[in-house]
Amino acid sequence: MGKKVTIRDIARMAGVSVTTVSQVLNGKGKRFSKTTREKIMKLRDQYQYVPDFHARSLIMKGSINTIGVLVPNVSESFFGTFVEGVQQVARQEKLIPLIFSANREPKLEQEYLEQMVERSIDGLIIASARMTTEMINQALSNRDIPYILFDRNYDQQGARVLTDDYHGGQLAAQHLLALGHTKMLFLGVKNITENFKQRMAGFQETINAQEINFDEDHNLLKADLSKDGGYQMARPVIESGATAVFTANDEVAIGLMRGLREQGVRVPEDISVIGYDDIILDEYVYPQLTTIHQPIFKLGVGATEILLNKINHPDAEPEQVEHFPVKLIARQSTGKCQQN
Amino acid sequence: MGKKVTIRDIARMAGVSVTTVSQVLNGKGKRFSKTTREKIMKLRDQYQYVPDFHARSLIMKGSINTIGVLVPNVSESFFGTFVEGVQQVARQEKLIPLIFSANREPKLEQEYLEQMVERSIDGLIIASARMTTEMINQALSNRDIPYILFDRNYDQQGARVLTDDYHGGQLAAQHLLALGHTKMLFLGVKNITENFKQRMAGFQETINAQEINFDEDHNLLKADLSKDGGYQMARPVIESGATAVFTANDEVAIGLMRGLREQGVRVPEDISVIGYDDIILDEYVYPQLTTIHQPIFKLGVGATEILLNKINHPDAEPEQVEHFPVKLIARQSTGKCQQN
DNA sequence: ATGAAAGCGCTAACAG
DNA sequence: CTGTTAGCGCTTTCAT
Repeated sequence: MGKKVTIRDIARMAGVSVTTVSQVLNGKGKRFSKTTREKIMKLRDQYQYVPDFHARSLIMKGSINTIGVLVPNVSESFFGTFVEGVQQVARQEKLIPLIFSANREPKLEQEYLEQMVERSIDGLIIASARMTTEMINQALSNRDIPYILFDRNYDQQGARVLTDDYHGGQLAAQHLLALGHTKMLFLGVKNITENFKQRMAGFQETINAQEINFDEDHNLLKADLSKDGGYQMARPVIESGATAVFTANDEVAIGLMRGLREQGVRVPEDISVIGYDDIILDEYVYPQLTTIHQPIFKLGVGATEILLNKINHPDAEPEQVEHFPVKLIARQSTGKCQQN
Repeated sequence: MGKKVTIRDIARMAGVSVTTVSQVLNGKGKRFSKTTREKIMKLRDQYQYVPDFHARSLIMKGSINTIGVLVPNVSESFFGTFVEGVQQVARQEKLIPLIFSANREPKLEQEYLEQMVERSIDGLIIASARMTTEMINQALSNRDIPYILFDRNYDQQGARVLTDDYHGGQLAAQHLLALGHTKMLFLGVKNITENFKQRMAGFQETINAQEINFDEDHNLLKADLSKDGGYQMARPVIESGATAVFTANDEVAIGLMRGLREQGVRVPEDISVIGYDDIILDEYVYPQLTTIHQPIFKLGVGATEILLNKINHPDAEPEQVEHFPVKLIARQSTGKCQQN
């Protein structure tokens, strides 16, 4: 209980110098007598000495590893799972992951980023669709802190993990097409970012290739990127007369399904719904959600591995990009088109 | 791009001393000439100088505020929402919350706790049912870092936020009783902790008071505290012949409902299900989940406020405990007992 | 086998 | 108005 015990206290009590204590405690004390070593160890245990992290990192720079993880919202299943992937690698590699959940607020994101810079973080995983590379570099004060991007714009530079969103969109379209749907909707998001654009492009082009009309004026609706966002769009979706809808992500899909149910619209009998991501929840909602699977956990693992690589080989090849596969998971929220 | 710019660099370039720069940059530079001030500011912007956090906190001790938040699992909606509550206060108060998600692994919890100590964190919010006060004090090296407990054992010491779990159990029982149920089950957890014990006690005693038998041998089943845990218990629940089940929390309830559905058992017609917590998901599952509401977000807010209080008045009254109300939210997963 | 001294980047008396 | 000095807690040459 009480004030902090410093290395100096230990040294004084042991009747040796701080150097000795430091060396012994860091396992570099082979050259000291056994007696001294044991005395120091005992004192440490007795007073529960813990080295001060700040003092330490002030000197040792990069040798202590902390990585920052900036996500829009930890409480979304998608990012929660992603973070778990990060943690797994972090743990193996003895890295401490600092998690910051910025609630999709650009100002907060900025603040947190700056915080991390001040804390001389060793690397950064940024999952934010909002920030541009410029904003990031700005917040990073143009320091060369390695970072990797996730779930965001393609056209940006920087190492990153990617999944083939375009292909995901294709898969969704093919699935719906195979079920006989012709009136399809893409329930996108208001602040569209490249990943969603790609999903829609894949979806749209696949459909158009079948001589079925799909254009942004009639077949695109926009929701907030959340369960509630999807929920709010139930009525517009119904009014559109579509028999199938492909949503920006699973959260939106789940919200939409709730809205449809409350409006007396059956899924998939009246309207088929297909989501994106394959979050855990998908199997627990009713009907179980058909979706495009992304290996979320692995994305977290992959992102961390690439980051580590960048940290350890700062001068390595230009940009590293890892691609992860997506696939269709057909469940019960999609079915044959009943209409016509 | 590149190496770190220190206060010394700025001083040299401005042709002044480090003191001057430090003072000016910290807004304590009223006494310096406007010219000097502007020169320094300009240099700072130009070289994007950011003070080193470690060097800073080495000197300034407590005046920079960082709080640690240890939760079992950020990706569970419950803790996600809780953390959001913490963040809200943190932001107002200019605190940086460091979030650690320990995955319910005691060893990891321990590790993270130690990490926080090293980082001379100013305070701690611990949501872990597993750790005892002793373990915590141990990990904290008996330092007097203020911490507050959440979602855990009652009999422990320490400031904390509490909700009336016993009353929650009572409410659940009353609700089910009013619906005419007589064969009720409590779907508890394997590693039972005080909060769950209380919920069950309130439930059990309310039922027993009605001359209805409820005892641990026949009316208690144990699941893992997760969706999957509830899911796994569907068959045992069915085989028990109960017409209503009260689950340890909503995650378990949602898993159970999925399991029941897959077994062809209807909720609430065949079996009523009532959960605990009132997580966001409850309104999105089908049927919508009846539950005991806890003000999760407010719990996060409250926990942080108490912690802050403790940090700022270390010598204040012994222990501060804040109680938050619980209430029944009747939705569609519970209904009149059809059997009899 | 051990310690003195320097210094990481910064702030804060205390002198001018 | 500005600079000197000391020192936070620690690691690390380099002597002894």
